[in-house]
Amino acid sequence: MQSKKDEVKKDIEAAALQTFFEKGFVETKMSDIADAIGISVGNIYTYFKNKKDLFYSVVPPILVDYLKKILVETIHFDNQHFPVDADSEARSSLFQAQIDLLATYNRQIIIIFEKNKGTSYVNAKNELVDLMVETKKAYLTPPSKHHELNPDEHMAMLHIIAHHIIDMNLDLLKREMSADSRRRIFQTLSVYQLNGMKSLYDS
Amino acid sequence: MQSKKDEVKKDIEAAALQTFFEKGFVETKMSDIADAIGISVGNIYTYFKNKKDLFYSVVPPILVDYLKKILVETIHFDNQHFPVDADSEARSSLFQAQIDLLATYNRQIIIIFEKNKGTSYVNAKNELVDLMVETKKAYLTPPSKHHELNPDEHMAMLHIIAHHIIDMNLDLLKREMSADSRRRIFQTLSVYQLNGMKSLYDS
Amino acid sequence: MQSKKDEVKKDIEAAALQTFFEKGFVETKMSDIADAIGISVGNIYTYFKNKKDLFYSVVPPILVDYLKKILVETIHFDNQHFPVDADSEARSSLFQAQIDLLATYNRQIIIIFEKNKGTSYVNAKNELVDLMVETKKAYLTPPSKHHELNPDEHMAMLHIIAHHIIDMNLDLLKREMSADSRRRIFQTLSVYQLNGMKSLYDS
Amino acid sequence: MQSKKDEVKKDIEAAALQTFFEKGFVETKMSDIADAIGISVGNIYTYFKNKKDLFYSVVPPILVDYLKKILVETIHFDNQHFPVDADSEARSSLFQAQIDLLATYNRQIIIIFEKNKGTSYVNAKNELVDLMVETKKAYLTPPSKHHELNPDEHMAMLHIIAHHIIDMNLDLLKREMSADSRRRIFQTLSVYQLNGMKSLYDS
DNA sequence: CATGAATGAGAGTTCATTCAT
DNA sequence: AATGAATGAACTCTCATTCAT
Repeated sequence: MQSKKDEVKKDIEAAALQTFFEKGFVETKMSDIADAIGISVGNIYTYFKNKKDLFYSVVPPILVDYLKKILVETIHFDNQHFPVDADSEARSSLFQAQIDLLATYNRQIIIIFEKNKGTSYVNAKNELVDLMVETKKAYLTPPSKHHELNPDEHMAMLHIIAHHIIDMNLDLLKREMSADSRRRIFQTLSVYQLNGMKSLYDS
Repeated sequence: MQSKKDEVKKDIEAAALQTFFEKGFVETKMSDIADAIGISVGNIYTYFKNKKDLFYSVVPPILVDYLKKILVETIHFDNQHFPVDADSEARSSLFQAQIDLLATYNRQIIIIFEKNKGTSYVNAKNELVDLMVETKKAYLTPPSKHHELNPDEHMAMLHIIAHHIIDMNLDLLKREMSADSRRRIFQTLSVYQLNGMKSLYDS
Repeated sequence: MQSKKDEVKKDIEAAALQTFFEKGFVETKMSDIADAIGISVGNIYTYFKNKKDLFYSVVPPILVDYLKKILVETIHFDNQHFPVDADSEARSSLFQAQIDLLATYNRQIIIIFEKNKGTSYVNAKNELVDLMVETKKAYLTPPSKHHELNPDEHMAMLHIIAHHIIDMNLDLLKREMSADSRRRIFQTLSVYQLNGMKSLYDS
Repeated sequence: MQSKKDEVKKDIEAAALQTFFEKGFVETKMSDIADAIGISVGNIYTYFKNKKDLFYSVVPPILVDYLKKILVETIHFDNQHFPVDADSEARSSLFQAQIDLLATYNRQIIIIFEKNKGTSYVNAKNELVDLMVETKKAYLTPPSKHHELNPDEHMAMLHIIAHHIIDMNLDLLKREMSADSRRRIFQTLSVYQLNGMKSLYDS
């Protein structure tokens, strides 16, 4: 029965995704997954070579590359359409597509960036932050004098802001809501972020 | 020698704090702590009933209450001294004291909010966020019409921003730097946050 | 179709024989056998009760009895046609028949004597050696004095040589070669063995 | 208590050596070793990193190098003191030292050559045979014509004989006996082997 | 008080065997 | 008769906790 077999595999993947999302890789026991769908632990090994195989089947590395790609795209877009207008039609339709796609893989993305202990994704968030700072830096004038940050402090601040722009969007992905709601909140948060930045770099 | 005994206990607590900070509760092995100060694993049990007892001695629940208290204070202060001026002397001296105190307990705070797997603090960050939103809400006018967020979406957005303000400050605590640097960056981030908020709620 | 059914059984037996020969009993997995002939693992259990049942169907205990019988025959022959002449026509034609027969069951024989872990044949080689020594002893004069072996040592030596004669022939069976080659090498090894023995027992 | 600790480690090593000797690496369960000396399985891991670490502590790779070295020495000696006299004083005293040393490590040697499944020693015997044939070949005239072996058959025969000269000596090591007995039997077996060879290569 | 060897529960994984289809 | 998914026991290894010394 092919359909039956495929169904169990899908069940395992679904339970694994959910459990990895809730507990992370290390804290997830094979028995957690098996119990969730009422099969024996051993039977998981009928479908997946081992725990890592199951994990990477459910949270594939290619997602990281994709996320990096759209992050860079977004930064370039925002800076090439200066002055920033978070409500513009073009920006809106570009990001609508992206946020929808991210929402599809929201649990995988959370796993990659926040539940990554014991996996190859441990440094994924830092790498994304570094890439973000690197990409953004080209567009930044030095911060206004009156904040009196030295270069090291300036870099640290940029990393913190980058980190948390990413985290805000991760947080948005984490929450259950309609695609429309997510898009609207995403737009609003963009306004928050862009105006926060503007206040630091405008004279 | 009571002093000798106390010293060993202090050593254990210091090593435990550092290791819980680096690895979190679950990933920290009793042998990691013992090795760090050159005593036997068993001897830890002379001073602490078990791993959890040691953990809560070093990261006491009362810290959470204290953190909640100063958060609420800060919000009230900011809103009672409207219009917001992040650079005001009064604000500055209030927060200077607070950020210094937070810095003293930075590792405990990180543990409570970010390395809390397996402990009773798993929900600490969410509780803090809820409190922050609850406190702030009283001061907020509905967001400008053109963002078109319904009440649920508005609440979600507030939670995300609250989350993100907390995370930014945690991130600042996490980094090694001088007290002065930390204060300056803290000020700058406040400007970012306050102007971000202003752009959402000012007409 | 009885013939169809029998054919599958024969296929299983053939694959099992080959795999037991290559890996031994313990290391052979039921799936190795099933995969080799493209049937399901479960189907093996249609024809055989379990792994041991399959094993003993393919490597039957009666073979051991047969091997013991021809060993004894050979020894008697050699000693009744004294002085030994390894090249004699009579010896040659007797052993030609035997070596050919052994070659037919070469894999079973190797399994019985060398891949017997986990089976009832663990002691088969020792039993054969004992029988060989027992049979041969009747024909032996005490070894020449100048070797100065006491009776226990003499017995140990006989066991070792018996072991070794058996092993040499097993080794010959193990190697892929033509029946003619095998016969010629068998003859040559006989010369080696008989002259080795003669040098110990001739004055 | 250092002495107590060392004793347990020695007990584990002794039990491991004996069990590896009896069952081989793969078939030996950690619980076999633990049960043999009445400790828990987990406690073995106090002294050894894992099963392989324990194995190679007890059967070190350096033994193989040593065995190869003395094999080559022996062959060269025998052939440089032609015509062979197995009873010569020089040969006797040379080999007396060697066989005594081999006897000390008899179980390790058996493990290396006969109980090596799952270890890095799987090919040890074949390598030793190859080395032996290679070393010996230089001293050999072609076998007498009347045996009518072609070169391939000749090589196969040499390998078989080499294999079983090694096996004879392994067999001798396997048996419990006094050092004197072992030496005497070793001498006698040498006579057997050397005269067997002589009968093949002398005209 | 201090030690660290010892324990035992539980993790991931393998595989002979069963059984619903 | 044939399938192969499913099971469960057994394996290696880890680590919080205990306890004799």
